[in-house]
Amino acid sequence: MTDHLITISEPTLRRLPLYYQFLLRKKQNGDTSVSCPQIAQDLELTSIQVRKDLQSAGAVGRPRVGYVIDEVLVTLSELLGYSNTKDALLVGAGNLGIALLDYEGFEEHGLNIVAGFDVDEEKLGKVFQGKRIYDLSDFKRIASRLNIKIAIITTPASSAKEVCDIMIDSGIKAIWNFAPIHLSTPDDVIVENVNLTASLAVLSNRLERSID
Amino acid sequence: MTDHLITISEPTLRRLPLYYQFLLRKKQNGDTSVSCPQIAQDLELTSIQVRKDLQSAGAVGRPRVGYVIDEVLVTLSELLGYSNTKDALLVGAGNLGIALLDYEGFEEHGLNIVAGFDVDEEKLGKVFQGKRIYDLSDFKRIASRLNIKIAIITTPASSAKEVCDIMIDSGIKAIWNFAPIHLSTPDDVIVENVNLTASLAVLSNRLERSID
DNA sequence: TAGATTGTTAATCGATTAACAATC
DNA sequence: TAGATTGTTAATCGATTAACAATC
Repeated sequence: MTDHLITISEPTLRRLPLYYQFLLRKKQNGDTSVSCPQIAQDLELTSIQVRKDLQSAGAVGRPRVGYVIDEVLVTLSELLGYSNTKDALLVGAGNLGIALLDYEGFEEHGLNIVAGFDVDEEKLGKVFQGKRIYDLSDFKRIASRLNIKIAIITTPASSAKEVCDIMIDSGIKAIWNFAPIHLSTPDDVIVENVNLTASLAVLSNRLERSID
Repeated sequence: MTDHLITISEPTLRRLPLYYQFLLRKKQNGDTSVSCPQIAQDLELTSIQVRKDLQSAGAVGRPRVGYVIDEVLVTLSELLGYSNTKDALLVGAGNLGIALLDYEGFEEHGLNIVAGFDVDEEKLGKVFQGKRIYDLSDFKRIASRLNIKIAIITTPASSAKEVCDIMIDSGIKAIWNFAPIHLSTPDDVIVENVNLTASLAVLSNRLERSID
């Protein structure tokens, strides 16, 4: 894993999955190589930016020709964790939580949700896509036994902080947080937020401004 | 709406919902004013950044005292579109789409999803939280009749582009896109992406690096 | 060879952070 | 008044964009 010593900026990291997905389409199309201008055109970016991004991902191309699609796909899938699927636990079996449990697509992106947790007795024992809902009080025991490092929070904001504390106490090292609230964690526990209210705010504000 | 002439940077806009939510908690706590250092401490930001953000949102405070919570809440709710709920249509009644349809919480953030669409006959006619699933071919008719400007894409990436085209053709001006693919639209149609694969990529990569 | 595209170094732009005067 | 916090102007930092030589 010594090739992971390169740090990739967050803006770049967020664009890489789009490149990956475009390259897959190209490959299915029968293409074997691709150039920055091609990628840039499809994604409406500048070719300079694509070049820089691929460079910082460690991809190497050939002038005039571009990049070998298969090579870049391998590089990106390593970098994005697609080639090393990890188990995760999810807390909060509401609509969103169950949607994520039910969704099979995360596995090809390196994430395998193995079980859900909730405090609502009505939900306990239910099974979605082979994944059972357990009582939150079982979280630590199961996380330790399965040696799980990734957890997902899909609870309401009001309970997210205490759920986060349970996760930290259970040895979780990465939290994918869907609750619209800031979570405070030790340095060795990372948090990635999916804040739908923030995204919606951007949409509303921009729409308002474009109409004015 | 002339006070909307201020343009707010996207990083700032994404932090404002967190401030809003914190202020609500403070208010429920019985507080009437709040200072930047207080907000900063709770959200683990710098007080300078909070001050700048509030300033660009148009909030005015008093030295030594801080900001009047009720005033800031009003300012932010206007800016974030919370006080002016708009109708929206959703296309793609899979797990995620139904989770969003089912969720009642968006209304207090200014979004009211009134119906869903799909091409899968099995889903047509089903009703979630009073919201019916219609055939995609009815989209344009319904969007025009209800004069709807906002639409949500929760289809697989493979069909997102054609769905996007239908939306543009139907007079939609803002698209909340959950499909992990770039959508190309005219200047007067804005797109806000929620790309879970990108978010997951950041999580995986950071976890990998923190373990090394 | 000619010319398109890569790799790399420099310039620009915008967001964050710092500094400090104003003020309640 | 003293001191904490705001408002505002300046400095820094990092990401994007530009420029251009190297190369296939």
